[in-house]
Amino acid sequence: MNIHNFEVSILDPTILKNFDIYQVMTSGQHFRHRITFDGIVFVWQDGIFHISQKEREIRILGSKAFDFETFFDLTRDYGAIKERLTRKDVFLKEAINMHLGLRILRQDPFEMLLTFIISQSKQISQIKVLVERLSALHGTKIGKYEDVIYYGFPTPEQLAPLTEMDYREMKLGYRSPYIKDAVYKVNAKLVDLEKINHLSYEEGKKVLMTINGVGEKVADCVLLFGYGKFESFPIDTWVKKIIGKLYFKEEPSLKEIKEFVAGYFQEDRGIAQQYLFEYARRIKF
DNA sequence: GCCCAGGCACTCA
DNA sequence: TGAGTGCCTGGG
Repeated sequence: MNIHNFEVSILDPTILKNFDIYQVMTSGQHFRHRITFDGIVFVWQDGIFHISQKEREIRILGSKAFDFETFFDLTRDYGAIKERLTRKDVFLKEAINMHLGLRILRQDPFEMLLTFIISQSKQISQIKVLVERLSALHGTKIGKYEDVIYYGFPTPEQLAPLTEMDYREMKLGYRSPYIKDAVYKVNAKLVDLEKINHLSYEEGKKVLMTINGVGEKVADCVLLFGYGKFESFPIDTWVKKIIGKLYFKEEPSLKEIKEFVAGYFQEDRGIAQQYLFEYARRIKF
């Protein structure tokens, strides 16, 4: 596979200051990448991309044109966001200082939907295996690079014929009927993924939650990582634990957490969640 | 062998 | 409206 059809170097110091490719890709928002000796290889649409970072340069090579500015959310001012959040309290300041290069990726909504349905009660390493298997079996083969074959994530059309048993054979367990329902509703346009772009956060969430197996957490992840809706604040066990520890005396309910973060983090809550999530994982509450 | 993981749906009060 | 429990599977 020729990955020199697309080449770009990012040299802008303000972007470099707020961008660490390893922090971005390994923070539980991206599950289909391979870390090599000099960078990270991943699939975007039907292309293969190799990204490497040095102190004063980020270099991206790829097999096709790549809207990297959207994918890496480069037009958003992370410096300003970090400054606002750093002023809130010392915990957040510490969490941010440990992850100065963290960003929210903008990925494909359908891939995010299935990935986060699969993610429930699974560790990241297991999620990766399952998503990779699904892609290898039902996605389009893109090509070979450095002796590894890469596949695109399957489209709704490619998954349309699959039955619940097919998913169970892929070891997706009790999530199998959920995935089947998601694929069906997307194909039937009962859930119009394109349209959610133009809906508000609340409306989009309502639509996504009509899918079996999609609750608040999964819907929030899809809205954050697939649509860039920063009002979403996915509350998983890690975030629940650390918010309770840092900001409450007793273990708070989900409702209490939601009310608290809306008032406290305001428009920055999507990325605040990401800093706290990484912080919680790092210091192992 | 047992427990539980980056949830959700269903039941029951 | 909230608490309790089963669900697949694999790893510690």
